[in-house]
Amino acid sequence: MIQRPRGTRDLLPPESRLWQAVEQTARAVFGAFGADEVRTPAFEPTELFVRSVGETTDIVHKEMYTFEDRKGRSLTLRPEGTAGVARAWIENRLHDRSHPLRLYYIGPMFRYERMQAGRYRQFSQIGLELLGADSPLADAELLLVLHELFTRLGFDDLQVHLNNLGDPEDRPRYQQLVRETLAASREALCSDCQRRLDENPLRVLDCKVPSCQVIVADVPPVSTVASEASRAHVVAVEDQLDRLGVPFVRNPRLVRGLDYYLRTVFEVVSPKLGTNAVLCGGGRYDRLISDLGGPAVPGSGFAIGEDRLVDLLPDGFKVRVLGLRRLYLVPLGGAARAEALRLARDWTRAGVVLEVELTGRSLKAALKRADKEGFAAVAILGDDELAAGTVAIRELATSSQEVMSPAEVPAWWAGRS
RNA sequence: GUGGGCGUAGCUCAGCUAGGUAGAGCAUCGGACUGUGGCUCCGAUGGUCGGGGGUUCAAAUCCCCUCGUCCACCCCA
Repeated sequence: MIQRPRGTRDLLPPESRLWQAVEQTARAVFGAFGADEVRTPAFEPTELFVRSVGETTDIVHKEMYTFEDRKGRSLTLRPEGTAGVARAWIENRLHDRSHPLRLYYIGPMFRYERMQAGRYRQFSQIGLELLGADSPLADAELLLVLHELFTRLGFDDLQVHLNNLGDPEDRPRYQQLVRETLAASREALCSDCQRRLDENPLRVLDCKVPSCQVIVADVPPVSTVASEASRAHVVAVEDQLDRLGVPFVRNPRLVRGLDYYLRTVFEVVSPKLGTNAVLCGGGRYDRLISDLGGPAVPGSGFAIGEDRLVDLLPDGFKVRVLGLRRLYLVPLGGAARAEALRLARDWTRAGVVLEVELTGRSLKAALKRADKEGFAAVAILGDDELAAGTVAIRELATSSQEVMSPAEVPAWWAGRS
């Protein structure tokens, strides 16, 4: 038997309906705030990700799906969405359009990783990028849109973590500060953190080992060395969130895994998942497009992990999506079967959601199935009804049954919905 | 990349310790009730015991390899 590749999955009904509903909701919310969809390739030149995401990051280091095409060009399945959008901005000269531009994308990303709960090698992200605005209002708008989306999906227990990473010029100083602060207690850190201290000191800050967290508590927050401008920027974002009533918590130890972030960074985490609790990550990346050879365009954005989002969807939302009222049209006998699709066409045109029984089941078996599949009602079309030009409609929940003409069914259905 | 758990029917699992004819529940389909569901009873369908190799008269069971899956680490969505 041929099996799907490791780390991928098949989305089957009825769960696929949840994905559709989530995406529909995201499109509606994003669109209401002036965003339009952008679709970029699922693979790009490898160099794009090396230069944007950062050479020292784990993503580039060990998680990329990289291959050569027949002409020897190195291509990589996109591990995240922002780089492709930035590339498209430059290549299509979007700078020449009036901006800012709000672009969203929904699609698969790929990272070569060991499987774990809430983590897949092909996973879907819903991302929004706001390009061409350096105002704190832009960051606040993104957080607001996120909050609106999550609220509409029924989440009420998510936490937004916010931090200021400072400007790129501040980073060497801060790394130095971290090293100096922790030099004395180096031996007490976990082995990973000792390595991180050399390679990427910022990462020590969000280590999950309890003993490390105690030690790291002594490290001053980034804001102590962050530029005055970056501090003012993030404070302005926070003020705006307060004004909007969008809750958040300052997390001075929040570090993101991509090199291009500066100033505002944030994560949305769920208290329900232990390890892979991050549902969404984002931040500001004012240097990304110029670093890739484009004009100096400020940008800010986020990406939601759709797989995790769907996994954690509140029951209320699920019930609403999966509880669709459907009618089961059951023809009995050859003459009735010949009529079934014609009725189905007329009724669906009038707004009925139905399913035609095609297998020739007995009425008993059909009712049994209707009960199991959660149909709201069954339309019975047998010889008696056919002769009388009627159809019998049976409601499953109440066991009440009435006979009516086929033309009356849509109105009856609408009245019961 | 590192460390551990688990692979037997569509699903959840028993059987493995002491090798000897592959089982149960649920699900599916049908019947009892020949055009009226949920409960009950009866029956049927369904398995290369993840795959390969080895030991043995004989392997789901013991040994080796491999693949898959789950959990944790790393890191991230």
